[in-house]
Amino acid sequence: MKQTRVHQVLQTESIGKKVKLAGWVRTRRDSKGGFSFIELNDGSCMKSVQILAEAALSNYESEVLKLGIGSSIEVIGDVVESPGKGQTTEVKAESVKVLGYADPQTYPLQKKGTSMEFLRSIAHLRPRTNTFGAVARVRNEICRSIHNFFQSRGFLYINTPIITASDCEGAGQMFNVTTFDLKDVPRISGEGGAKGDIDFEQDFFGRATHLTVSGQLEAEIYATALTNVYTFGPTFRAENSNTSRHLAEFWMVEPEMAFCDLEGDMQCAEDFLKTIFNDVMTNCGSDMEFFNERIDKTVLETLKHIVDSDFVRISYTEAVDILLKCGEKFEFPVSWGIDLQSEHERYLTEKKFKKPVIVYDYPKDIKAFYMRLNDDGKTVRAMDVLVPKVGEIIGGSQREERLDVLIERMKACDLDPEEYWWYLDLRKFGTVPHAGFGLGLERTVQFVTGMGNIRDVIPFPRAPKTADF
RNA sequence: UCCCGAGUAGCGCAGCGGUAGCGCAGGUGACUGUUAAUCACUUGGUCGUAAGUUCGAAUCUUACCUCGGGAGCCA
Repeated sequence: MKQTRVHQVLQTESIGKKVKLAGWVRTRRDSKGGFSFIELNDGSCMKSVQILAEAALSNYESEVLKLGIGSSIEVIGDVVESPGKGQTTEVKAESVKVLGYADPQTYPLQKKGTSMEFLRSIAHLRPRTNTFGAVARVRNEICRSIHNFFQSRGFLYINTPIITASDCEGAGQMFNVTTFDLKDVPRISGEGGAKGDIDFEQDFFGRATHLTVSGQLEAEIYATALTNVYTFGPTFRAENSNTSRHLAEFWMVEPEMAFCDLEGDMQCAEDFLKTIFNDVMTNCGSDMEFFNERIDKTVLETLKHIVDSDFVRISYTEAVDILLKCGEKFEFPVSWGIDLQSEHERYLTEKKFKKPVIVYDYPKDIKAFYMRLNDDGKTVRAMDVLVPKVGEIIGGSQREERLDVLIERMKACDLDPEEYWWYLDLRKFGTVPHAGFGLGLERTVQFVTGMGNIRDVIPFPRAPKTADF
């Protein structure tokens, strides 16, 4: 007999059908009338289905009455209209087969409120809770939406490498990748200035290698051949960041578009976010209702508002003007040329406009070397999409496609152009204007669900001092 | 990494110098087409770790560890 999932059984169309279900017990309620109610969940949806187990079952006394929360069972029975309140259908069990008990004395999850911190310490069991089941389903929907968005627009999905040899991809501290015995690392012998340095020529790749901090530079290679591409994979930052918005291992989506300027980049980012939010609301209705009710009472309203309205677009210079004139007291004073602080971004997106804000044309000194220099010589074609609570959810730019300008910028940033010979080749041979951005998957899940800590929107978070499971 | 705050029963918390408490969960019993069921009784704790002050420390001091909030870095 083919297995049915709980979400199907909850539909009234299932009434009258005989089904086989399997899942985990959420709770059992006994009636002295000679039967028990079992709430069964299999992760297919938020809700559990109520199983009616009568005393007539051969294993009622011996097994059914011992079923506690967390036990796994297989049920065969008829879907019937429920006479009770709270559900429209239920399953009248013909048989209840116990697959595995969960000892209520030691099973950590019980019918009660539990903190996110505690659940994080039992990451192997937390997907069995309503909250983490819903997070998993919404995260999955977001991933599907990301692929759908780009695939339907003709973007090619490019798998860029996890292990990289380019030393300065731009952002942040990198994790080292090596097969050296750390107790006995080979050193360069002989005479000369390099004597005593680590001899990476003896390492696995014959040179120093790291975990990637971005697939952008590689994506640019494919965009300048195939026009529109995107990467979507894990990214690593060895920063000692201890916040609710940072992970050492996180997933990032990075589209890269040839023949595209910053305007097109911003438009793509806006359409992209709206599509994701819309898909989640359409396809994860009950999960989103749960988040709206139990996690953050404003998420649904906020998402609807965003989908229905245009993002605010202001230049960095305008943003600084607004911040200077707003009368708000900031811990960090505002002046043209500074990087916007969290409190400044929050003011813009949470107080002033109350929706996503795209800030563009930042001072060149606070942005990466590859961003296209404006004619004013002071600013670059960079853009950040800021959203309430989470802050920067997307960072992007139009790339510098002029070889001479790019080389100058690299030198100004103390980078050796020879190290980037292949990156420069893209400008030397058939260069084109192009642009792209990076979207943090976890920050998107955070924003959509209202979950307060980024460690609770990825199954197994990696952060400083945290690599369990 | 910096600034605050917190670590007490399986979980959520109170106690803040004088022999460790409450709620929930667990166990037992009662009751019921129940639904976070309800009611009664009940098991359960080297008070984060290490040192110190004191006649006496969960309570005061110091260091360390972990967690949370904020900041920096950023996605």
